[in-house]
Amino acid sequence: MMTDVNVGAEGRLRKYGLRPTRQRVALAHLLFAKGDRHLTVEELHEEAVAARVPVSLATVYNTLHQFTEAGLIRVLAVEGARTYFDTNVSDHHHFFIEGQNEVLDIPISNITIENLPEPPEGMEISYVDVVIRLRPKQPR
Amino acid sequence: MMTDVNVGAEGRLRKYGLRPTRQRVALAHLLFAKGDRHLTVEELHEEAVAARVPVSLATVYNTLHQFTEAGLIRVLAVEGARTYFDTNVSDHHHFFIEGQNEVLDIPISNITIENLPEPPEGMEISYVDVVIRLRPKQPR
DNA sequence: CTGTGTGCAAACTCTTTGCATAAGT
DNA sequence: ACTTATGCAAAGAGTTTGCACACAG
Repeated sequence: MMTDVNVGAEGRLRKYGLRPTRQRVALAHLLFAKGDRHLTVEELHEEAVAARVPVSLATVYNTLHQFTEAGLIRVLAVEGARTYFDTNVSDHHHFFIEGQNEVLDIPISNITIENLPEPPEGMEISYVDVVIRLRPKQPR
Repeated sequence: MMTDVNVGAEGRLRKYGLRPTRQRVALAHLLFAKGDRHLTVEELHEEAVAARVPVSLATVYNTLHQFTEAGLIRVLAVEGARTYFDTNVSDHHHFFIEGQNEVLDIPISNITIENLPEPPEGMEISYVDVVIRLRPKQPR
């Protein structure tokens, strides 16, 4: 299944000194073929297994961290034990459903943030994460 | 050491059905006597021990969760294994220093967010977390 | 071939839980 | 006295690591 997506992924991997192994290419394919997504390590692992790409959990961890360092994906800042990875590296934001640990993309992302503060000396802004926390409507 | 801070804390605790035990009162005091802070469970535990308030880690966990449910403090949404608690419940935002897992309050919080999206059906906005992620100035 | 990546299992960190003891009202 | 909280230690979840084997170049 040598789609152009895979070819693109291979090139991208090479550019960052990551050998395009079966696992890495397959994971890149799963990550980027379906548009923007946010997943936990376990979710991606399950998808990989379902797609008949046997890969170990440890490798999924390794790979996602390598992709993050390469700038292919981002880590999502949501509370809770699990780490979410986001395939959308551009500026966009999220809903977080309290109590369910669920993350949703904000559909029409026309949020504007004004009056961003100056970063402290010697620091620069990497990116800005906006998390809109949601709860069920009836207040207790 | 019956300061008015403790008295205030006691009343507040009672209001939420939390018995003002030595530990809870002491932790509340540590949390709120010094203005706005963000701490991990371990940090608070160490402070308590240093302040000669022997309290177990488990109780610090329990207490911080109870305080969170009571609305006295908030959970901070930053990536990473550790959970940060924030004693400032009002709208304000944070710097997060990548690689160091350090959280800083944004001093002059005049950030304005516009065009907030509608929450999904049946949900309401609990609060909005803005995390400005920082990295050292020299890009790799 | 040579070096890097992978898989497995064990180790680690942070957090939660169960149950006997202690403290609050 | 009666009820709820605490402390300890053990269990749990998510993540990382070390080392032998496998694969890519």
